[in-house]
Amino acid sequence: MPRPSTPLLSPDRIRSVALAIIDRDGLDGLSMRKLAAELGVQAASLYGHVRTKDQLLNDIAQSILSAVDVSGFSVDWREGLIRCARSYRAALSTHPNIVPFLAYGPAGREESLQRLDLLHGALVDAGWSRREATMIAAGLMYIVFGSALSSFSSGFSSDPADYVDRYPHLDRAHLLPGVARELDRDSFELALAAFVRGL
Amino acid sequence: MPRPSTPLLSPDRIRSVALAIIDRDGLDGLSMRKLAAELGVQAASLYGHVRTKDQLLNDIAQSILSAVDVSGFSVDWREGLIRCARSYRAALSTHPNIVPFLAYGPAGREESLQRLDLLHGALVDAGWSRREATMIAAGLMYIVFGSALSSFSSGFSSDPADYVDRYPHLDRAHLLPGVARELDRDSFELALAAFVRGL
DNA sequence: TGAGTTAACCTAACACTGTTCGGTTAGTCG
DNA sequence: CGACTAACCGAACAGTGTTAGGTTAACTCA
Repeated sequence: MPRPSTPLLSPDRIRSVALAIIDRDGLDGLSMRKLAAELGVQAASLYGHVRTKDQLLNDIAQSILSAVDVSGFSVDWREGLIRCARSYRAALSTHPNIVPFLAYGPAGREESLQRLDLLHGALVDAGWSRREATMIAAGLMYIVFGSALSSFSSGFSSDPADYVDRYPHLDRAHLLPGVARELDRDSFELALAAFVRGL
Repeated sequence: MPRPSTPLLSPDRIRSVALAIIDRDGLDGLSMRKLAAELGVQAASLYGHVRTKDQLLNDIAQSILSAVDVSGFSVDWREGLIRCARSYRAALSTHPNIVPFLAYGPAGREESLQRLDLLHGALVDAGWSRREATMIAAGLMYIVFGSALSSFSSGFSSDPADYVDRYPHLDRAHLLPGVARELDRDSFELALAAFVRGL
């Protein structure tokens, strides 16, 4: 059918359904044809609203990262770093399946850079040199992205019994989904606290 | 041509050529047909030596991670952590293009787990509780993998002039390849030092 | 009101991808 | 010498992202 009375597609709708598919089926579970199908449309029609799949993923990533809050440096820079990192982690852990895409970088996404720039500026204002500020901001990103991708929750989904005999030191309990989630959060908090304290 | 006098293929040769392609053309630059071509062979022939592409990538990842050294805890645990992290980073930064694949994790790769297990055991021996040891090991991995994937070198490869006006705080010099490499290393070292000191 | 343009969809196709099936033959073992 | 296996190849399948060209509804403007 040609041109419907009310448009079926819009960039926003495409992005939101695409993100839903990613959340549900993983990053590899998203194909343009499947996306089109769930939108009640043929695959080719998407390209009137989206330049390319990669661009679509980038847009989705940006919209996720735009939820990150870097205000909080009014108090002091340590607290600001911690808030910023928590906000980042919250954004990423809401949509963990998109993290592998972020790994393809460029970290040169607009939103990321804007936030990095603000972070950097706040650190400089707090008395760090430009170079130090850059490295501290980078270190914070290490913890954020590292925790997003090497998480216990998404890591070992198979049967705990497989591990317990081969790796005597590792605790089987880590592998239960509930415990893993909590452990992820606590590990992140510990790493963050240690990092900020150690500066 | 059928069965040649001396076999053209072996798992080792396949892995090494595949890794060379990944290093040269990126993770997406590796296809079974291209790999076969560079081995002087048809794509189907690979499947006599390799179960699947994913398995091949896993094997490559393992062989890279098996270069990681977790001995060094004889001295003290802080030094051990630092050495371990450096060794990890060295392994990953030699083949940065495979990092996106690792992001798809399961982190449940054999080699990773073995090393994590040893790390964990050493921390427990040093007096940390099992839970603390797990979280510390996780934190170390955050920094290692975070630095591997959100690096300045691989991040912004485009023209520095694009950035300098839009992001006033960021220093243009960060974007020059040479400086970026050095900055990556220093950022990693700073994050690592701060983390270990803060424990 | 009616003509022309544009916007939004479609079908069909292209060049890829990973993977499998069935062949063909060189080497090896009894 | 015969049977068998190991190692390759050609062709195909289902799936991928993406593009070209067509069809028609909705909008614009005289």
